[in-house]
Amino acid sequence: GNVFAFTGADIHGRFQRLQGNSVFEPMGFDAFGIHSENYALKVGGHPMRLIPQNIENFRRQLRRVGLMVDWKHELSTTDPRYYKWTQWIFLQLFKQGLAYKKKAAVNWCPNDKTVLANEQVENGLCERCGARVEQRLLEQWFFRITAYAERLLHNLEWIDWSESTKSAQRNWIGRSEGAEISFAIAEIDAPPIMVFTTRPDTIFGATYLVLAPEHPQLSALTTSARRDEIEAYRARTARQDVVSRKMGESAEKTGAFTGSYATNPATGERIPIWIADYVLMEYGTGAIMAVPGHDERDFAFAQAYGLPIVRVVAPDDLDASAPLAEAYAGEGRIVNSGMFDGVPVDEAKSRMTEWLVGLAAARPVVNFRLHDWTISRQRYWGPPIPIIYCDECGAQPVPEDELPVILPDIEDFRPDDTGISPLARYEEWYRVPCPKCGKLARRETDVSDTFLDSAWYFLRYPSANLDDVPFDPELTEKWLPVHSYIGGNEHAVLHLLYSRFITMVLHDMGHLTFEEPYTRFRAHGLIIRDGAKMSKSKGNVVNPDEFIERWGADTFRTYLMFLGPFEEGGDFRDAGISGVRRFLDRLWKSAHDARTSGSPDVGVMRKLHQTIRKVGEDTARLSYNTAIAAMMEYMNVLRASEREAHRAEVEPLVQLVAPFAPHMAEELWEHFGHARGVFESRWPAYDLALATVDEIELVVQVNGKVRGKIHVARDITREAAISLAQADAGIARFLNGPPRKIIFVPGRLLNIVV
RNA sequence: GCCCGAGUGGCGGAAUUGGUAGACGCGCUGCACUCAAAAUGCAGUGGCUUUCGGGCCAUGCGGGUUCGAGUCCCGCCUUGGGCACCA
Repeated sequence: GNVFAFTGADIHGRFQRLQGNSVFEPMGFDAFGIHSENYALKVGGHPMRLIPQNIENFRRQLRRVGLMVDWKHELSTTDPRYYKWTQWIFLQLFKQGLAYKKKAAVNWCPNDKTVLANEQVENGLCERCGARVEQRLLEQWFFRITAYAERLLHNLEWIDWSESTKSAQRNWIGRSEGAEISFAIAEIDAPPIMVFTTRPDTIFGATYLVLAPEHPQLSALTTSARRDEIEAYRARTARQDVVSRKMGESAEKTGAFTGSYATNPATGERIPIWIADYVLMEYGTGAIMAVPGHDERDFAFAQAYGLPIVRVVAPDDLDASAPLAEAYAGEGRIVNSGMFDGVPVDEAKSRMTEWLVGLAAARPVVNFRLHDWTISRQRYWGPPIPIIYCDECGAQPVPEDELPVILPDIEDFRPDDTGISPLARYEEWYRVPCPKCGKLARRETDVSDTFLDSAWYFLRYPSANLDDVPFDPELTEKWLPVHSYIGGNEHAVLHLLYSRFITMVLHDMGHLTFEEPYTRFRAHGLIIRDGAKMSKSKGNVVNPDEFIERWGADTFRTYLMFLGPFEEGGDFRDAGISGVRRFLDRLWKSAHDARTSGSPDVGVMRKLHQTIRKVGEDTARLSYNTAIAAMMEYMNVLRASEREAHRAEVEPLVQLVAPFAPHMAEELWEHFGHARGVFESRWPAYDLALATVDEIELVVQVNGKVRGKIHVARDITREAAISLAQADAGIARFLNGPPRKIIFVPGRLLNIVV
C-alpha cells in the first residue's frame, strides 16, 4: 500500500519535472506515538534504539523503489531538532488562548492506557488496538479547533481536493443550523432549561423536555418524591459503557420523570421534564424539546411512557387531524400551531425562530459535531508538552529559547493505569524552577498527540536543515503551500483536518501567507488482494522486496499503476504483472534494434504523436492506468509494422515511460547517446496536425442501429457523407423508404431515420 | 437513517461533452519455433444464432427522455467508505 501511494506521487513528481517544473519531493519519518512505543514494548526494546533501525530499513526499501526523493531534506519527527518546533507550535497556540487545560470526560483506552482524541475512536473502540474506550474525568490539554469549525468547513468549497475526502470532513465537522430555545420552569424557582433544536418550526408539538442523565441542572429539578427513581436511573446508565449506550438506536428508549414541569413558550402549556440516556450531554445543550409527532426517537419514548403526541406538520394531501402512526419528518405545512398554520415547513423554521426571538425565548444557533482536540497523552514516546506548573504562578509556558524540552532516555517507560504519564516517575526530570518566579516547580509530564507532529511537517521540509527557525519565510514562500498532496482517505478527519487547523492558526498569527496547507489533494485508492484490503492482520500483504527482486522496480512500479485507476485502487493479482514486464522488454528490444537509416514511417509517427498527447494528458490527471495502456497500444503498432523501428519512432517513448520506469528509461536514454539524464530532458512536444486523426471510420446508423462504416476524411461534409452512405450496398439495403430525418455529427456518425 | 462513491466479458479494467460498448492487460484456445518444455512470436477470444453475407441479445434491476443512453431523469437492488440515539 505504501509503495503504491509513493509510486503514484513519484510519477507525478517526475512527470512535472519533465514538464520543466522545479520539483521538491521530500520524505520523512513520523515515528513518535503509541504505535512505535507499543512495538518497542512488544519486542522488549527501547524506541530510541529501535526507531533508527526501522527507519534505515524503510529508507532502503524506498530507495529501491526508485523515488525521486531529496534525501538531504529528510526529517524525523522524533529528532529533538524537529520536535523543538512541535513544542514551539504548542506555545504559539497557548499564546493565542487556543491551547487550554480543562477537566472533562475524555476517551480513555484501558489497553493503551492513555487518553484518545475523538478522531481516534471508532464506534466506541480504540482505532489503534480495538479495545473498548471508557469515559474518564481527567484534566487534559485541548486545542480549540472548534473556533475554526466554520472556516474549516467553508474553505472546503474552494480547495481542490478529492470529493470523498471533503465529504468526510464535512460529515465530521457536522454543522447544523437551528435555535437554542429557553423553557421556563413552572411552579418552582429555578433557571430555565436551554434546549437546542434544528426544528424550531415544530415547537407547538413539543410535549415534554428531556435532559441528559448527567445534566447539571438535574438535581435542582428533581422533586423529593422522584429522587430515588432518578438516582437509580442515573446509576444504571452511568454503568453502561460508551459502546452499549451508543449502539442503542434500535433498543428501547428508557428514562425517568423528574417531577418538575416547564412551560412551552409557544403554547404556554405545562410540559413534564424527563431524563433519558438517548439525550447526550456532549451535544448541543444536553437537553432537548421532545416533539414525538415528528422525531422518531421522541415518538418511541412517548409511546413507551404514554406521553402526548401532537401533529404539527401535515403533508399537503393530509388533514391536520390525521392521526400519527409513526413520526413524520417529511415536508408539508404547519398545522395546529395557531397563526403559523398553513406555512410551509422551510419558511416556518425562520419565521418561528424570529417570533421566539421576539418573545426573548430563543436565539439562532449553529452547532457543530466537532469537538476540541484532546492532545495530552499519558505515554512516554512523544514530545513533552512545554509547560511548567508553579504553585505561585500557575501553568507557565517554557520560554521559547529553552526549547526543546528533551524527552529523557529512561529505562522504564511502560504506561500505567493511573492516568498519569510514566515521565511523572522521574522526579529528577520533572522538578524544575518556575520560569517566572524561580521557585521549585514541576513540568507537565504528558506528551502531545502524534498527530500534532504530523500537523505541520510539510512546513519543515524546505527548512529541514535550519536550526534557528521552524520554517524560513523565503523558503516557505518559494515551496508552499503543497501543490500536490497524495494520501489515504483514512486521514480525512485526522491528519488532514489537524494540519488545516494548525496552518490556519499560523496564518492568523502572521507566520504564513496562506491558510490552507494543500492546494490539491488526491486520495489514492486501496490495493485489494484476495478480495480484501491489503493489511498485515489479514495476511495478504505483498513484500515489495520480493517483487522487486523477481521483476525489477520498474516493472513493479508500472504494474502497481496499471492495475486500476490510481484514485480508486485496484486488484493486485500476482499473475498480472507479466504483461507489464513483457511491454518493458519489448521497449528495451525495440530501442536496441532501432535503425537510424531511412526515414520513419508516416503512419507510425502519426500514432506516436497521438500517443504523446494522450500519455501527457492522462498522466497529468493521475490516470496512470490509461496512460500505460496508450503506451502499450503504441508499442503494438510499432511491432505490427513488420520492420525494424526507426529511432525517431522509439526515442520519445523512452521519455513517456520515464516517470513510470525511471531506471530503464535512464539506461535507454544513455543508449541513444545522450550525455545528460532523461530527467534533464523535456517532455516531447506533439505536432497537433499529426496528432489529429485525418481519416476516420464514419459510423453509419439506420434508425439508431449501426449498419455500416465508411472510410472518409475527417472533415467530410454532411451531403458527401449522405451520398456515400446511400451508395454503400450494405447500408442501402436497410434504407427501405425515404429518409425522414438525418442526424450528422461531424467526424463521428451519420444516422438516417426512415 | 443521512452523506460521498461504485456496479461493464472468465478476471483487472477502457469508453473528456449522450454518438462504433469491451481499448490495454491477464487468462484461455490454436499455430510457429523446440526432441520436449519454458520463453518468444503469430492468430483468435462477450453471449446466442447463421445459408458464414450477416442477424439478434448484451454495461445491477424496472420505467422514462432521445434519431441515438454504460453516460441524462425517476424508482429500486447490491456493494465500498464517511457520519450516526447529533436533537
